[in-house]
Amino acid sequence: MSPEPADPAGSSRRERHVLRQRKEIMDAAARLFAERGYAGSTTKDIAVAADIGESTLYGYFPSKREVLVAILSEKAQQVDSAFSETLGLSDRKALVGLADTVMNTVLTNVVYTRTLIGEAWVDDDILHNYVVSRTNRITKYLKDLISAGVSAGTFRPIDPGMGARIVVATFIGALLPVLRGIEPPPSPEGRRALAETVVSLLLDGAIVRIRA
Amino acid sequence: MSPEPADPAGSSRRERHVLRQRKEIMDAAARLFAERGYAGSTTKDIAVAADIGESTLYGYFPSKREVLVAILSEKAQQVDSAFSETLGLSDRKALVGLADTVMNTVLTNVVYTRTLIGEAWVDDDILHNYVVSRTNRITKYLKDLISAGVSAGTFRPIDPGMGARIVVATFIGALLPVLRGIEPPPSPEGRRALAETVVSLLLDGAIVRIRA
Amino acid sequence: MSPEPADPAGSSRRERHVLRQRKEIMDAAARLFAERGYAGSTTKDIAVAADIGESTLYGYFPSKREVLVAILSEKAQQVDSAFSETLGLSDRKALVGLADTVMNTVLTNVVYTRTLIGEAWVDDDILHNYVVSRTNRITKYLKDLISAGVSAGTFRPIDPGMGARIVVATFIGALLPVLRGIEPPPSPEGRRALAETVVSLLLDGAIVRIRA
Amino acid sequence: MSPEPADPAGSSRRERHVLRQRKEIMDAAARLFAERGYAGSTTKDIAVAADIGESTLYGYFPSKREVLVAILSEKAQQVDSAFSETLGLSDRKALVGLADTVMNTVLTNVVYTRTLIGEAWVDDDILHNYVVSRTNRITKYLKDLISAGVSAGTFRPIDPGMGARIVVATFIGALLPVLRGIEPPPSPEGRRALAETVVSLLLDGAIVRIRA
DNA sequence: CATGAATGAGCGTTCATTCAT
DNA sequence: AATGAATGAACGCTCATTCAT
Repeated sequence: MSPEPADPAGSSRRERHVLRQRKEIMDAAARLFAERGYAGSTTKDIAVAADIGESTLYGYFPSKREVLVAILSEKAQQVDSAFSETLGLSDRKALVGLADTVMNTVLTNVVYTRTLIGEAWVDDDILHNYVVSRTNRITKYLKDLISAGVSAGTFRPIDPGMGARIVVATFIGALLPVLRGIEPPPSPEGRRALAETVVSLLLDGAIVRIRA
Repeated sequence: MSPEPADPAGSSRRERHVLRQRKEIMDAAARLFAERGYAGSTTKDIAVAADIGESTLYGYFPSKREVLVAILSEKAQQVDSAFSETLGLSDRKALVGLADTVMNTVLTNVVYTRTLIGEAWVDDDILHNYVVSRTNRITKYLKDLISAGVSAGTFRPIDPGMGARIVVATFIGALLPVLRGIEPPPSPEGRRALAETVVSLLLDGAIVRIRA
Repeated sequence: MSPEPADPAGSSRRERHVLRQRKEIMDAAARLFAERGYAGSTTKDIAVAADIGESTLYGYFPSKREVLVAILSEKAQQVDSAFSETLGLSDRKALVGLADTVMNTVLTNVVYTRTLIGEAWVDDDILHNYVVSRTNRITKYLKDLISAGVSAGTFRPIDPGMGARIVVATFIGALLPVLRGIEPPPSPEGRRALAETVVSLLLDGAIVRIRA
Repeated sequence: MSPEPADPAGSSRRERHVLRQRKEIMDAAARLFAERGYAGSTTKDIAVAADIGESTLYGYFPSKREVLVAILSEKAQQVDSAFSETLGLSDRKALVGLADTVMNTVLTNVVYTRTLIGEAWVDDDILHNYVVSRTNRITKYLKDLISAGVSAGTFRPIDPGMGARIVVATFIGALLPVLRGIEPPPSPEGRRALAETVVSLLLDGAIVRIRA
């Protein structure tokens, strides 16, 4: 009865269709969630935005909440793989590179990230599973980096924990207005410049202090 | 007709009761809005939290939304008056003082501020009326301060606009985890230390560079 | 304890005050009921219109409905006494007089009558107690009048029941637009003219036929 | 996409179902509105009367008020088309025919008409859009008819405006008790008899006068 | 698989009435 | 007697979800 039961890779035409449809729903939903928040978006809104019937949605997701979870999970995977490339390095260039990666990831997924932050602001599970666990990793990485720099005498002897948190804070604070749509997303060059500036302000200040 | 027409402060027992009740409702609502967001809190929730009947709420506010607006407006007034004390000054001490004021104001009103940010994330009116208008004022003040410092040769010649935004960003980023309850509110000393560190990190770097 | 226990006529200052207040409430309520209907008027509306506190109303009437009943009852009494003067007569002049009385009563109490009809349209008790019982009396009186006229040979031999109902119908239909505010209330002369015309149109037609 | 795109009458099974359901809701609502008035009927009442869930109603009408409007509009169309047949003619037979048509239309739609009058009594929009505009048309037609009759010498020289209004008034007054349920609807013969009688009473009186 | 129809649970809000002073 | 405050019961309406086709 099944049309292509012999398909080995598990990707019959039907399955491809399902995947495409899921993606379409998630995109539509993410756009709405970003603008009006999860609670402010109805399943009808999502269905209309995805150009499907309202009940069709339930053929792809068991509930409205699962659409949100799917959105966030997919995003988390992308973020994780984007970071694992950079998180290995450990010199000053790495810092700038990390900054650029973070901004790049966030800015090419404004809609998803905005949704994430909006819901994490209100939902503890989402906060911890998708935000805290990731920022913690980055903070820890920065802490180690600064620690090593201080030991090596290239950085001023500041508290590595506080230093790391300040760096993270600065980036979060800088990205927020863009995510919220108050400021336009910076051009690639602007992005690089911001990364350089922040890292420079922080580290050069420290380094110079030591030199003096 | 009124039993105490000569009351000078306009606060008969009844009026005091009304004011107290309004405050109680606003506090209860702010707590809920902070935790679950405005859309995620029902008027029934608010009534239960304020220990009144659901319909009683409407004797004090004409709608659920007006409760939110009342909360935000009251907060805005406090913030404005807190700032107007500091925004006049213009030396390095002023920067540290401003930083401390901001953190103090935010941290003694965690619930209100968390509500504000949560709703501004999703509502354009609130964003612009309560957030952008205020941060703009601070950013402008910082920009002028840096500008003057650069002209006077006390600051490294950085772009004042970007410098100001970075300072603001750093503070916002640093306060966010506290507001969201991920990190505990810093002690008064910790607060002062953070303020000093950030300002120092930023300005000392600049100053030293010039000296060298 | 009672201030004037010896008042013989049952009209102490207090009682006079109560009566005046009741009247004021009834007037205010009647105005609202006429415009928006009973269901469309709230006790708050009535209180505001009568310039009293909302709960004060319950010192004068046991419920909102009783206000309506009081309005209709007072009106009914007036109507009854107005009619009993005319209903005794029995010639052609009586017909014109009755018509004039009806119109006069209705038009000097537009607000009350409009309320009455509006509620009678929807409430069986009111319909029968206040409308049907009265129109039946008039119809019966007209029927007898016509009957007598036919026997005496002064009226064409029409069915007295149908004749009476047609007369009543004509007046009701003519008054409706005035009550509803579509047409302005006729001047006293206009009223007399209408009464004459209707009676003439009806009776003269009949009489002439017979004469011919 | 549609299973029967070639359907000429635009009435797939589904569409027919929707139409039937709408009609059922309108009938149920009209019955309630007629008995208790619009304000006195709840959406729950309507749903129960139509044997559907309360929220189902909103799949067919966007609001309770739209149910009322739909009822009145459908009725208005029927009335208009019923009248346009008769309003062309212009002799005495036309008068009787018009009277019969009016009564027929009203009496086969008692529930709808009762609703209409009840709401028009309290709502200015409805009054003017559905009642005044129609009665004006009829009054104007009658006025012209009488005017012509007077010019031709077949009618007594009465004021055509007042004559027309009296005819309309008589019919309205005669139908009201039937609509309100005080009197039973007349049989077809009774209807014809009433029409003849009224017209005769009016016109014969006039004609005879002239003859005399 | 896709969908229009259906709905229970719940939402923000109103209101006639009662209570405390 | 007069009233502001309080409230349960209901109202019109929405929404995530299920059902029948």
